[in-house]
Amino acid sequence: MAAGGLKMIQNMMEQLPASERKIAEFILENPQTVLNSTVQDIGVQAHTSGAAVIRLCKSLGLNGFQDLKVRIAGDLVKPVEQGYRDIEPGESFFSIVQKTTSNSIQSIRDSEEMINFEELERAVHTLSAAQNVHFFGIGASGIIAKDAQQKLLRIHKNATAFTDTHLVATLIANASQEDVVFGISHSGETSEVMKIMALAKERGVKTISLTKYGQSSVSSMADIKLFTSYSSEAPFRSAATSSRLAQLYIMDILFLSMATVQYEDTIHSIDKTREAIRFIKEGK
Amino acid sequence: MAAGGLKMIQNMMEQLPASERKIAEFILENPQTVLNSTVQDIGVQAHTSGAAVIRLCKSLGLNGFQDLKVRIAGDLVKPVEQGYRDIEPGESFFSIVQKTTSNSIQSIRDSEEMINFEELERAVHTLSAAQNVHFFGIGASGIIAKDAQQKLLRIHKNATAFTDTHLVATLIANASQEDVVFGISHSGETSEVMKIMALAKERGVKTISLTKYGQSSVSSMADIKLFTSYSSEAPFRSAATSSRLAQLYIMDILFLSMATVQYEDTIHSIDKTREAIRFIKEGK
DNA sequence: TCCTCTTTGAAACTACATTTCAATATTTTT
DNA sequence: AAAAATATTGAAATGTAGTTTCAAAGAGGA
Repeated sequence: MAAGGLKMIQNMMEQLPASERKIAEFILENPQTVLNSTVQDIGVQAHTSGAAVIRLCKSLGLNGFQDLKVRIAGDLVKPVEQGYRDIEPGESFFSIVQKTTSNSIQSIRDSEEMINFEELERAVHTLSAAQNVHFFGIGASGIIAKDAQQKLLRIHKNATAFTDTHLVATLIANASQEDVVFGISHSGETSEVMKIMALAKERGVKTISLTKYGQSSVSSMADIKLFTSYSSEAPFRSAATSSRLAQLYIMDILFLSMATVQYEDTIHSIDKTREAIRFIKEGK
Repeated sequence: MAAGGLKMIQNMMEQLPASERKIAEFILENPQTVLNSTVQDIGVQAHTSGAAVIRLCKSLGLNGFQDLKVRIAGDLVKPVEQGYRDIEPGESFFSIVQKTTSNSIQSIRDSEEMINFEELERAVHTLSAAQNVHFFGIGASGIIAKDAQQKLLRIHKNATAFTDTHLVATLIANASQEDVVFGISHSGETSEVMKIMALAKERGVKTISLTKYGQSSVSSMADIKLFTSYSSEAPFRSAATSSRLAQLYIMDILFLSMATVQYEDTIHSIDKTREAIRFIKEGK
């Protein structure tokens, strides 16, 4: 989407090397300046080089300086942030509902901003072309995987979603080049998912990841990287809550994009699925 | 400021020479495209030249193409639309994302409005008091059930979530009065869920339902009725999409409410869960 | 019809984003 | 502690894309 550049920078801060961090700090302090400056300008003003600016853009997962510029421009016209609010003991039902609503919406909005359209497009095409899609996630992410599988099956795309590592390993060991492995892990550091991604990579099977925004083991192994907003999980100890909504949201976008690309086919499949369900249910 | 590019173009329209007007029209129709295209690209796509794009920028009183780009980026960050919008064939990725975002947010907002706080409170107390919670749903709702189970287990509440009707039937047949059966069905007319609810009722086991808003077989059998917004599913044939988010959202509220009611215990449980996971992972 | 003023796009030009690379710092290994 | 491997850095080279120029074509007026 056309915003979120500043948030991306904030989230990446700690993971950046010195020169890029200088640039990052400069930009956070002078976002407006970025819009009217050249890469070299910014480099000099932040007491480092222009190359560092480009490197920062790449570190953020963006395609280049133009991309960053556009996202920052978006940030500058946005109304004030809502932000996440944690839930505290002895809170009323009313305010729990309010906070949950606003946190949920916020995590969807933030994830929207993180979307890299080119990456999304590549994901859609890769999935559309795949013979089989193997979703894999553990715990909460395993549920997202199951959900995604159900969706793909609905539009006639073969998909698996197991949570047994050994089983999946066997599956991938025998997978064809036409298959795609889709690893889901909010933290991006779930060891099971990492192993599966590594195996897929080694076997030359295409991989897609869905993790929180930022550098992580899982995403760095993936050919195509999709992200949910980083902060989703941050504030409440209350277990994976918003992050799950955001993951589903991204999956919805993927699914709907695939469906749109092959619209006619899809409508047909969904209708047939409905018929099949009705048939089983009502026997007619 | 960093916006208003599109409005500028609209205002200038009549005063523009043919070639620039072609560009102007193209931009108004494909503002998103502008952000990822070069001047030459746009020239060609609008059946004229790149030079015309620059001339348009100058005619608008801007300093150049970058300036226009930044302003259009600002324009595209508009507040979310109200209402549901269906997704159509040949839609751009950009607008799929926009519509999915607004539909998702809308379904959460609408579900918030549907909440009956008294019913919510009863649900929370019933669940908190339960010895065992049996979640049950088929298909997409089965995933919500699994998710809910995971959440409850995290806070030390026994919960099951099977999709096998016979298995669940046996479970309920042997359930104690301290148990709760939680039926999930978006339509409220899934026959398997209806049967389970009926069985629970007959056995005198407490029941909670989560369905779309309105009268339905499942909800009418439940002691406590929770709802998601009706319209969630309405507009797109594109399979259960927003409805699922809304269901999760309601579950989040339930979970967080339960967690708040027994805050200290919960924090403790979550920490213990984390420790357990870390232990398994890292062996320390 | 001829002249003047405007518009147009191809090509030349220029500026700036991006890549490369050698030097340097940092971490890991032995 | 030394050596090797790895990561970081900015200056310079490169390539891409924005901008300007200019000759040709078109529009309007005398």
